[in-house]
Amino acid sequence: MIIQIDDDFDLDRIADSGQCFRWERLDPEEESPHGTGRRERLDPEEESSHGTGRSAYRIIAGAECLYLTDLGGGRYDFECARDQFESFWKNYFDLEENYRAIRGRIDPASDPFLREAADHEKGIRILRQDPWEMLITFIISQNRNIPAIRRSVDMLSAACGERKTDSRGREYYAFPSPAALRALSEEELSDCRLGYRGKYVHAAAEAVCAGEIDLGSLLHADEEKTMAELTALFGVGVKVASCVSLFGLHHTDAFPVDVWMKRILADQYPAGYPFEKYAPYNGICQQYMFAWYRHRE
DNA sequence: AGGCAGGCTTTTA
DNA sequence: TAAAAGCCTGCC
Repeated sequence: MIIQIDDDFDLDRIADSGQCFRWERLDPEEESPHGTGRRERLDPEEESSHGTGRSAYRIIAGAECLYLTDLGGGRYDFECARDQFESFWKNYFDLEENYRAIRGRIDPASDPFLREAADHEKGIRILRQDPWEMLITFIISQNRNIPAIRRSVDMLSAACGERKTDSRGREYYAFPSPAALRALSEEELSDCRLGYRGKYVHAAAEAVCAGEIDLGSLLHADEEKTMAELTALFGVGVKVASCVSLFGLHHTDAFPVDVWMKRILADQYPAGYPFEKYAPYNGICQQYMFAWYRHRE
């Protein structure tokens, strides 16, 4: 079904933003999907941002799979039934939120770098992904690059996720449940190339199965409680916890700080970043700055 | 107490 | 060979 989206929505920028690891770019005859070729920038004066009308993705999220094609002009082909769009994908892509309005609040005088970043990276959205999937994914992400993360997530899913068939008849594996992951042996985890993170993944599955942490209850918890509960998990530090908060719990004020963000804050905000000004959307601002800084490198 | 060095698995460039 | 959207442990 064709959906018209007038707000910021750029599949390539979302895919490249480091929040989702089970998106597969479909049209390989186009420019290379990741990395090398920096894509052409859109006019910063343009009111909203969408893609070029030339990209398509196969997206696995939780137990679902979607083929999505950018037709250009803000038109998108969602290969699913309307009720599936309404009940799952509309929420997944956070289509009720107005990102253009959030961008519009950024003050060019006091925050020139953030303003520039948002102009160039508009089209990014914070996906509403499953908190459990994000917890495991970001535990796996530590000290690794994106291709390696994708590989491990896929191997884990194939090892103990439910096998399903997508709308084009191709098979895929749902992200595993806590019980399924907990049942994996140390050797099976190690086969997924988790390295020393294998014991963290196992501990997280144990904690969720035992009810030591209730991720659903954190959806509406304040940030202090959220971070305290998440960082209490073995192998979960401040960085991973803030990624789970932002990408899995949709706490849009969560602000992951990694080595790159440390450089940005030191370079652009030596006197401190103005968290009050853009609350509760600091996490969205972070995404613009992170993406733009890396694209300029 | 709180900060810091060193180690950890594996892949990627 | 170093670096990769880190975290844990032990030492001071």
